[in-house]
Amino acid sequence: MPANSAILLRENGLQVTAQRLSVLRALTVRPHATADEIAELVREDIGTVSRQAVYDSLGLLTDKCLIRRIQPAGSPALYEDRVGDNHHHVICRQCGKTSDVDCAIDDTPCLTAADDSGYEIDEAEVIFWGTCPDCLPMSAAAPAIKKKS
Amino acid sequence: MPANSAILLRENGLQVTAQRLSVLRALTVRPHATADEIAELVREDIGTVSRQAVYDSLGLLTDKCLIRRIQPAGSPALYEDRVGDNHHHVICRQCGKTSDVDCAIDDTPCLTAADDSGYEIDEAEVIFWGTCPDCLPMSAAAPAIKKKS
DNA sequence: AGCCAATTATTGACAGAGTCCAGAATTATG
DNA sequence: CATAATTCTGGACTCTGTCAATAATTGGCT
Repeated sequence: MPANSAILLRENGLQVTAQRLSVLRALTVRPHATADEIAELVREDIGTVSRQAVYDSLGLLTDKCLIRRIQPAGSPALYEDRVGDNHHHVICRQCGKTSDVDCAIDDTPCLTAADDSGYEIDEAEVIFWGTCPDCLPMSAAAPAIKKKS
Repeated sequence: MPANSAILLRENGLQVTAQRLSVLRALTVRPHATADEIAELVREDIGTVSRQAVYDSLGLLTDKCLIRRIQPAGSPALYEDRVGDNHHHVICRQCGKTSDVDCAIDDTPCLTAADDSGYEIDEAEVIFWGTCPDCLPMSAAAPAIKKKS
């Protein structure tokens, strides 16, 4: 639904540009994409974009909460479509594959820290690290790159 | 206890060097420090270190689980002393101050994802984002730098 | 103590991700 | 259509972190 995206942009006070629409489209096609991957997808889609345009769009869309940015350790930032629900991520240490996980405990559990030290908490970010189904067989055979050992 | 650190290093098969001891000392003095801050502290302590030596030491110590590395979104990696217990962190969006939080739910709750998608999970990393007590008054008055708005 | 082999530290170059800036092009609006 | 504002382009630049070759230390042994 391309028209939909256009409306979404306008509703948030953003101008509608080919680049932004394409960025949005790219995120639908491939969730958990890096800025670079998005740039490539956009290029395939509309011919050419500057890196800056991609970063600008991603930044703007993130600010407006139309997309979400996650920044796992040791990897560039990833962007995803799915916003509004407080879901988390599992990342494979072997291949880097990232998947969504719903929150372990009921609804908005994750906003509860035992002792918040007086902070006013507005978000809980949870990243699970492990081995994905595809890599499990391999990691059984060889310890793999668990760390750069 | 400087002697203690030396023993700790040797027990883990590492040579004892002035740089490593000083890095360990720096982490005791200032938990949640960046590699750069640690380098500075070490320099004040023993005169001079190369950036590389600091990264090497931190990497090695992290591998041996003598220290822990946390990599919050939008900030360089932080290192801390406190290992062995599964505790998490709160970070202030305004000033970046980082504090420890004990796990919200009992003991090892955080390793349970509702649906693990077949992953074998070995670690859960939890970061709470919010506003620290010091910044709360300010953020009430002015929205502050919540994002680069 | 003094020496040797192995481990560490230093130095300098380099890579990836992201940001900043100024001018050119595009967009929404009257 | 014309205007003002916003957005895009392209290039330079910063910040973390890593690599590789050479020099210095450490720890065990005599």
